[in-house]
Amino acid sequence: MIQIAMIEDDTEMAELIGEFLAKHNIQVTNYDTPSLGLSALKVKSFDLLILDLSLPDMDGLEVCRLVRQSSDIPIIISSARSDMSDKNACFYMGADDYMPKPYESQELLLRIHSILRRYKKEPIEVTKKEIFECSVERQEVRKNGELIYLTNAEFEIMAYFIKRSGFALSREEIITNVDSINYESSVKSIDVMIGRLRLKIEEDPKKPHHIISLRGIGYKLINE
Amino acid sequence: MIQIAMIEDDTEMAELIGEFLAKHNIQVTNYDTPSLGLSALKVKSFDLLILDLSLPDMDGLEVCRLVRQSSDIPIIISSARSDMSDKNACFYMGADDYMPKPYESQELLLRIHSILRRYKKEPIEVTKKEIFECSVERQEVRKNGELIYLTNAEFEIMAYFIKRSGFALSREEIITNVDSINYESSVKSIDVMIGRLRLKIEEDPKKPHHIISLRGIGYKLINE
DNA sequence: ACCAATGGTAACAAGTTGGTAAAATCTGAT
DNA sequence: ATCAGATTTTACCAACTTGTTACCATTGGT
Repeated sequence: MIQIAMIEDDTEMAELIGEFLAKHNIQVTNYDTPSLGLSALKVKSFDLLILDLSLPDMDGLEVCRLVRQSSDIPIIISSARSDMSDKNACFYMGADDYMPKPYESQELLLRIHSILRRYKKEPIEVTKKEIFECSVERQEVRKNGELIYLTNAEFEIMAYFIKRSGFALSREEIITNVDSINYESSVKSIDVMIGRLRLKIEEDPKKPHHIISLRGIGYKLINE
Repeated sequence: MIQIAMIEDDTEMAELIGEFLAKHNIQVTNYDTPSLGLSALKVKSFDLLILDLSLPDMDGLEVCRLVRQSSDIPIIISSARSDMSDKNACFYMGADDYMPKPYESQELLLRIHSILRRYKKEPIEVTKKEIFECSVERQEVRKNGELIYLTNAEFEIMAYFIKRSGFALSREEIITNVDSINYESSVKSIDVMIGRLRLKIEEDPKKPHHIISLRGIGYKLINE
């Protein structure tokens, strides 16, 4: 039995939809205020959320944002408005589908199944997320999606680290593989560069968790 | 770069959509007959398929069924018809979304990202609005819709920047790709042109936020 | 506890790069 | 041919990046 949460202030409408979906083996629980819905989502687990945009005491978009903060649950937004800015905002907030009112229950049913088909297939948290990503063509390194400003040599060192995440790298290896570093440089300058990198990428540069030192060996990047 | 296959017999329409999506880092390859599209899907790998229902020599639904037999690729179906029986059939065949024609390109973009986010665990990629838009036919560049007067060389540089938004561009690359710049010009003249461009497009040309310098590399345009 | 080896980093120095004013050159319209 | 505006070159400066050194802190072995 599929469990769906619904946040819709028009209880009559909610009931109609609920009855229809019940016929198709989907149980809908409606919450007629955003706060009720939000607290229910925290406690119970649902397969999907149907969210009405035009709510009384809180903006539907805000509700969507709040839900997305803590959950990856599929969200279908329905709204009486159908202009692009609304759609834009909804998808931006992480909605999975947008249905302008009025819509046919049958279409809602189809879209629910379509989304769940995709969603259920994805085992949650299978792929560990990488912390650092690097794009050479954009000349940028991102930490959890956030752009980090690096100088050229720093960028290339970081790019090399990312490429060889998890492996121990000697200072010599770093010097020979990073173009921006003069190959005649002393190995000590690597230490300095690493220090500068840490200032930019570590939460606490004094206690590095990403670029760690391997005494007598070199360094390695932890990227997970 | 997201790779999308499209099966659409209206090549003009296909081109329009392709151009729009290209601006958002999505490459579209259109096949104007189902058989072409089907064989392409067997050989190349795409992230998503956009399928038009009203095709000449084969029913779009049949195409959808054939694709689904061998692939789990996300499918967005677009159709001039919008009756429930069509939608029913499409979702039944395993389509991921259904867009009745005519639709706005922007909405297509949103739905593509929404589906890919689920399918590929794509980090919620914010499709921010572009700041700079360029029309070669009109020979104009607009910043947030507002026309900016540029000289010829400035315009072409800007056009190239916009086309390659977000990517690091070397001075050499700029010179060879911008016709208005004599290819024998010294790379230093790029700096001067960039300086003048900044005077016209930056709020504070001394602290550029749109055309940023990449020391030792070149420049890049931030267009979001 | 001591010591030697290693890593961290502040401070400095040298070299490089980008910004830009001003002059020179080019180009196209009249 | 002339002129105005656009483009390119030149030259200089300011800012930034990188590399070295020196000194301190930490580690690990004895």
